[in-house]
Amino acid sequence: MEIADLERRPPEETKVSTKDKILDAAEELFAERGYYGVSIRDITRHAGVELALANYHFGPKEELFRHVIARRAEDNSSRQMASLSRAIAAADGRPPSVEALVRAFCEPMFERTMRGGPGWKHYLQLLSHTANTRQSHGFLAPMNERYDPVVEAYTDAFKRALPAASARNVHYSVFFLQGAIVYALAETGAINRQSGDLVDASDFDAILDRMVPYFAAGFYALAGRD
Amino acid sequence: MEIADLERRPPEETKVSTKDKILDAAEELFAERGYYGVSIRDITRHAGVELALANYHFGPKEELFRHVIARRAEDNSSRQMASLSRAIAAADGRPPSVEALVRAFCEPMFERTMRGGPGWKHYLQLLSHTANTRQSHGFLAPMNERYDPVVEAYTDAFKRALPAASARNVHYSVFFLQGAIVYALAETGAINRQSGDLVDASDFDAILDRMVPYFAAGFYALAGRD
DNA sequence: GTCTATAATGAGATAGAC
DNA sequence: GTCTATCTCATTATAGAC
Repeated sequence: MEIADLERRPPEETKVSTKDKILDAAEELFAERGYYGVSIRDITRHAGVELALANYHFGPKEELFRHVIARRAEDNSSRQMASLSRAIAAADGRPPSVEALVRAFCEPMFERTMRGGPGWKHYLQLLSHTANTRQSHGFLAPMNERYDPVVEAYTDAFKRALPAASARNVHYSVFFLQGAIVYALAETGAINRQSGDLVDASDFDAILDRMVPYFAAGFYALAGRD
Repeated sequence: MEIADLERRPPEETKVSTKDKILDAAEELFAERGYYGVSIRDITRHAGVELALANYHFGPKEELFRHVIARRAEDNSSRQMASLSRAIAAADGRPPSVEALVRAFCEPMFERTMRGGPGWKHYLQLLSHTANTRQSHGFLAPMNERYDPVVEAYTDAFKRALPAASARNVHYSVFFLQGAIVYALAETGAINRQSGDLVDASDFDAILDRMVPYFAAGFYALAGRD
């Protein structure tokens, strides 16, 4: 996105606004070291702006964090909902297959983290971090709850795809799938080490191609027990 | 554990050592808020000891963190290795089934987090947190790498159980399984909310009963593609 | 091994000039 | 909207008495 802008616009418009510079830096550093591991000084230094500007534009640190989350949250969750709608439309009256639903669930985030630019990668790593964190910090709660409607909509679709399965087992199935997604988005690189680089944590196309048959089989196996 | 000790032992032996009081408090708070979210003051206050004692017993903060990890790491990883050995012994010459291996992999940690007392629960939440974090913080690296041999041993066993599968797909399969384990150990409670309490994040017996058929089916599905 | 006291640094936030 | 300077407080770490 940035490169396209540089080539397309006159010089005086190529400048990223101070607010976005701060948000970009905060997003990257929060994703790396977590909320408490980053100071406002770290953020403004990394953004190349003065210390006082963070507070001027965003207020206290927790508000800055909320702005980082909010900037991409709507886009992210609405893409996941749109992906579900497309899967339903493509199935033409009948419920989409479990395979199609697993793919629809993962694809928007994997697409963003691979090809959305560095900002999206940082954002999704931050999302992974908060999804794997308990809500002792009150200011994280709204961010996690924002995705509950998405999960609920997908869970309902999975229930329709597996009418013989118990609701409980569908919830377990979605739970396991969420765990794998959160872990993949973190991109810790442990899997590169462990597999002797047979698996690349940053190749989400390859990951998705395996996740679809793998998790679909899991859903069917649990459904078969009901 | 503490209550049993109080009832069983003479008064002069009931006291937990200062070192362990500090380690217990650090373990709990690090698990809740992460390394940077906790000050040494928080830890010593929670432990009921003087501030200076943390530095006296453990040196700087990073060293204290390392001691927290080291205290249970050997026990944890050796239990996972012992669990694998038992599965191999029980299979009596042939490779253990995929189901047996999934169970053997998860059971020691799930057992500890459910019935090992609060210290173990905190420790495994902390482990989940670090497993889902990139190695920008150098002092986490040794802790994650400690589990690589365990993962490698299980991966080898999975390869023997699925001789027709490619090594690559077995690594992907283990990767997805690890993600679900890490997410489950975090016990964020999101799944309770999402499922309307049909699923309880703290009931690891119920989780394991679903994980075994679910992930075994995933392994078989990927192996079937080779 | 424990406690009091303090040094040195970095943190979040903001007032006021431009 | 930006920058300089500063206030106030919390942090890690340690020196020295007991």
